Amino acid sequence: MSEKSVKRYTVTAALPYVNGPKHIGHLAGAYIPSDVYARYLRLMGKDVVFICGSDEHGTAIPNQALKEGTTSKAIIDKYDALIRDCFHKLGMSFDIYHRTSEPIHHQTSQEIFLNLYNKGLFTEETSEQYFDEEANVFLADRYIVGTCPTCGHTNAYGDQCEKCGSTLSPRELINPRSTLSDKPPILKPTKHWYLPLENYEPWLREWILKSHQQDWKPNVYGQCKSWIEEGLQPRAMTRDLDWGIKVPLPDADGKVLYVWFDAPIGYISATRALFDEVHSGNLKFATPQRKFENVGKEDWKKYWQDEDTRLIHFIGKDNIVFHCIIFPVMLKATGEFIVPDNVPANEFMNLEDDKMSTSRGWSIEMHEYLEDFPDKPDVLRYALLTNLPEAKDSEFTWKDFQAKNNNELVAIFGNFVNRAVVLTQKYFEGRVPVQKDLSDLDKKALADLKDFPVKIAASIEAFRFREATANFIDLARTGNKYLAETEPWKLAKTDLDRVGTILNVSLQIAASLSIVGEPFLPFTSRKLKDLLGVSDLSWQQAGNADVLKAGTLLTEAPLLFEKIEDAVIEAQVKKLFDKKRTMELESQPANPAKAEVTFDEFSKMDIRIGKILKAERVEKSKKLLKLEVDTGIDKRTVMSGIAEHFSPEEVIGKQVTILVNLAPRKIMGVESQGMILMAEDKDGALKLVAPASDVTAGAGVR
RNA sequence: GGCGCGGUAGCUCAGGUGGUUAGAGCGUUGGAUUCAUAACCCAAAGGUCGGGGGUUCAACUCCCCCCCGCGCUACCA
Repeated sequence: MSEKSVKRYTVTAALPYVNGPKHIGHLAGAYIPSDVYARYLRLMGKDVVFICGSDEHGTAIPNQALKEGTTSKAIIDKYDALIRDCFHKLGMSFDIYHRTSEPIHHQTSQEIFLNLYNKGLFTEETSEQYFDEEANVFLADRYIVGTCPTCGHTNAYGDQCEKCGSTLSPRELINPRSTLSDKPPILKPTKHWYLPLENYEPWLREWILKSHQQDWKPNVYGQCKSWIEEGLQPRAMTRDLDWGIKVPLPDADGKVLYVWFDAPIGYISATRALFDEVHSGNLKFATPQRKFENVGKEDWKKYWQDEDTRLIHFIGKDNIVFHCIIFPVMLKATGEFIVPDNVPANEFMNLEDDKMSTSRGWSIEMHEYLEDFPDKPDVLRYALLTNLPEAKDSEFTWKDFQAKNNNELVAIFGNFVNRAVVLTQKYFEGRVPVQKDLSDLDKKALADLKDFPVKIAASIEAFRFREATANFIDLARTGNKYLAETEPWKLAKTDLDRVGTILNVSLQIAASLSIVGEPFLPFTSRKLKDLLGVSDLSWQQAGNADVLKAGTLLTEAPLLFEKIEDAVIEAQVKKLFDKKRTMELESQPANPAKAEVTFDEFSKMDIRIGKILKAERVEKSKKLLKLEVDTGIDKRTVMSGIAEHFSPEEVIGKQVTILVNLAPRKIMGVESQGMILMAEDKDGALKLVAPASDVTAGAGVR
């Protein structure tokens, strides 16, 4: 909430990464709130652009292509089309949904990179990276697999072990091998360009910690503070990869921009493309949601460079560091761009008691929902809106989805509209009756009506979308209450004028519902406007007592919503569990065999059965136990990363298998003399490996 | 382990800068009603505000410690 005068708004929604479908958690995190915000601003008559698009670079795209046995281009085309279609069907009102694979984005990204390069803002650094000699390429983290040092999983990726979730760097992997050739990679020096984030720390402190302490959400502010206080590091802005945007420098063959460098620039290139397309009249990606008049090709600059533009990024909590630290530093460093006014990041939405995850099959993907409920985009929007993870992780359940539909959309909103319309048809042949003398109840209802748009607007502007949605449904409640109090059906025989006034007031409420409900339920709003015979109205008209003109003919009343039966909900829950089970079975093949070894090589390993004599926790370590083991030869100290699986008490006295001639190594200041062997279960659980019955300590294993 | 965000009625969640009987929706129970998709409307029951200290005339709200959930980060031969 800066004090600058706001002339226009640039609203962005996180660019979905197109390595797969996106689920309803993504909708709740960024897309639904951003759409409500953008629609609201348009209704207010504000100058706004709403920007989104597909994020199509990075190592995970080629990786997914490999998995699906196809090309990177095919992957991005497939998922871009899928996600684009889902967003459209869910009513996402982007002015443009662009793609980072488009030439104009490559151009914009390279321009910004060169801008920083020419200012001398990058540092160049050469480091040793894994290189596949056979394929003749540097290996991105994801293309290197090896044994996870944490859990022993033999197929951990170079950036992360999917089994235990540890964040890794490729150098940590044991027995690394290239996924391209299945050969061990070699280390080879390579040069990269780094953005020294630490140079911007004073500015970040001033900009975020001081000037946005009040208006940024606690979760966002806290996360930024955490990053800044931990000490910022130089961050590589380039990668060795053949999929992405070429580094626009002469000595940079085989190097591309880091996906997190180019992705947020996608917002800018999309805006640029929007004005390009509207200017030329040749709309390819642009879907302008309002009149853009007398548009110049360079008008995009106003939305990114003028100080009187308010820039808002809607994202999920996983993107905070990029949108609050790295991208703003990039923008600031150019000296030409504005930085975000606010980044209202949401937390995560859980599903039926567990984290949502596409890869684990525990998710409701957008396209899955739309296949099963093609005529109910608004019901999903509403169910998500009433339970957005605004301050903490929230929970989506199918039962709650059903309840929100049946008890609120059907019973309160739909029912109110239906009551007003049916009564009007019954007593006034479907024409809006005249408003005559107002009773106290009428005046009270109209006064309440007047307040709602103000309250709802305040909530939306403060990014409190749940509250805004609750206020909206409360307006329908007010309508029901008004009908219950005035009981027009009882007066029909005695005082038709009075009935007319009551129904006029009721229909005015319905008309306002169609206006203020538009950001939340755009499809229903359209239906309701058609039913009432009103055209598109501005937010300012909402709350007025004369939105509907007397005499207007209402159309036959279609029901706005229908009940969802228990069987439908039960089927969805079953489908969810079935999907998870299928994915589990599919994604858990036994690890492939390692490279062949000779008997001599194997014989070098001195593996024995030992007995654990002592075990204690290691101070300041979550995963380590310090063990004293009787190896039969001696008693020695072994550090073992099993503290999350065993308590010290339960391992004391146990026989274990130990590699005794492993070179000693200091861990947490203690010398570890050997390694305890573990069996790792499919779920990552560790088990001690011991003989079926006790043997003498020191017995060899061969 | 360090840092950040959370831990409020059966459920999902609100509760700026501390101040009368702690709120909403759903669910439950009772009542009223029939225009409406057995919907609506009214009312009630239901909480030692994670636990323990402290500051204060007064704390859900401020400070300290502990426990639990989530996230980032480190150790992991």
